[in-house]
Amino acid sequence: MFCIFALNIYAYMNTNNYINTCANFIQESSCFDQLTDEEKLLVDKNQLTVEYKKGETICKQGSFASHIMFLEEGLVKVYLEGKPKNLILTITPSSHLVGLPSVYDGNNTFLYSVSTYIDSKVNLIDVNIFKQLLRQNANFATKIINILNENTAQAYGRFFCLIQKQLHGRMADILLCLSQRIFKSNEFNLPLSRNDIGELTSMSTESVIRIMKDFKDDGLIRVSGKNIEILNFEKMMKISEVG
Amino acid sequence: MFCIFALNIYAYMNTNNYINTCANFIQESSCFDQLTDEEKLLVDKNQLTVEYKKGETICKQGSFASHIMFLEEGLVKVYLEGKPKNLILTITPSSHLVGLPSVYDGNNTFLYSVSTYIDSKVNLIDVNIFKQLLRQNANFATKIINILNENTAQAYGRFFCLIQKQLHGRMADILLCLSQRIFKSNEFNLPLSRNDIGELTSMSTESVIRIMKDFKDDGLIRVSGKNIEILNFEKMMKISEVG
DNA sequence: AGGAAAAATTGATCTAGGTCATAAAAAAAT
DNA sequence: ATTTTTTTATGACCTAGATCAATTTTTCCT
Repeated sequence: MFCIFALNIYAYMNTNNYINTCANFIQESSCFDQLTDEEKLLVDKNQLTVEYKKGETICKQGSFASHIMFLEEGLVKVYLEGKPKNLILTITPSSHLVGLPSVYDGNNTFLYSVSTYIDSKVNLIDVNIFKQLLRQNANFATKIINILNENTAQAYGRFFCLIQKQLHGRMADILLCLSQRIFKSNEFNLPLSRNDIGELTSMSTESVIRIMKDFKDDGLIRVSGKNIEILNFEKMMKISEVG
Repeated sequence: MFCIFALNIYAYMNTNNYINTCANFIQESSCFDQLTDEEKLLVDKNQLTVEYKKGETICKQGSFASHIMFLEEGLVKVYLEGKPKNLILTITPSSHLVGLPSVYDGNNTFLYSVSTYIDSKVNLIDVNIFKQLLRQNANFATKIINILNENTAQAYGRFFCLIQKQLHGRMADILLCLSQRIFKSNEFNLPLSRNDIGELTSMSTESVIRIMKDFKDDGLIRVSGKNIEILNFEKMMKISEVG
């Protein structure tokens, strides 16, 4: 079962299934391998590490984007602020870059807000240093383009899921994604409330509860409090695909 | 009215309004200005121009991505293929690049399909040449990153619109976008059927018709066949904002 | 021009899923 | 330990928008 994902990360795009769409796969720290020793030193000298507690806001949509963020430890949500409710773009575990789309001329503000689900540690890298590296090191820039494109692919899948699937499909998708991409285990302790899951799946809290109950009754998952175990991956994937 | 958009392209992101989200603003042809004469020649030598008739498919999701496409003339839709129905990611007028997110290592297939609304002319640029340019010319790569990030910003706005707004808001958004970003006039001859508009706004054809009737009755637009004129921008923007 | 096919329109249902109210359980605060 | 607050759970209801069916208009074809 797991090898499907290991062998072909992009299978979900090619087969038009759009499953597993809440988070990214690729480890993004690798982009720094492209830097020369001198450049690495430059980054080191101009970065600072900040620790955030659970629930804190790391960056605020529309505010001045002075830094690119690298999530060293933790789990965060990346979201657009909306009047009645926010729209979560992606959730990001450790070893990922956050704030890349803010790096462009003519706009130096954050496109989205980011806040933590759990205590997190973030490296802040000066955006001007980052831009300088992009201009002087084409291999680094190419790697960043790869990351941006991977993010885009993931976002497209997620939006397909949110726009076209109905509740059960969306819930199955998120549970699979949490299991396979975030916690990398079929049993995990979810640091999110039902309300948070509702925000993530773009449904009401009541619907989250009802659908989790359905899944529980059908023997798809075992739930005790915050602890969730996926019992039947095959069926869960089927539900995610059918919508 | 128009100066709002002229002065601050990104205003819609900063004010959390997410209007005007169906297409991009920036002219993307400018990225080629970053190339040296030698590099320009390389591109010229390795490109070919193809003309497509209305309704034809320019590229197919999942197929091998051998080329980056530059839309010289025409109007196309960029979409994810879906079982019951497709999801349109963006519509693209002339002077824009298409297929950029397919440029990344480990994946050489198109993330999406593209087909024409009207007769279109496309320059096909070899993807390997394109990747070579990215690796050897950091300024070019930086420009491409800008374009990718602008595309991302637009996509986020569009998805917010599709996921959170209801029918009237979505329709207002699309009409504003067509008027301001595609046709650049408050009156335009729309080469799309009601069914196409439905696909674009993620609603049924019947709903498109009903809402256009509402807008007509309220004096917001004038419609005769394919010809649409927006009579009241202020109110239309209000509807788009409120959802 | 005349007939066929496609597109636009309108009205009548039907339903997925949101909202509201209320209760039970769990967590936090005193 | 007991009160207060937050979270989870369940049922009743209600609405936005899809689907279906039937009609008119437009477009296309020979």
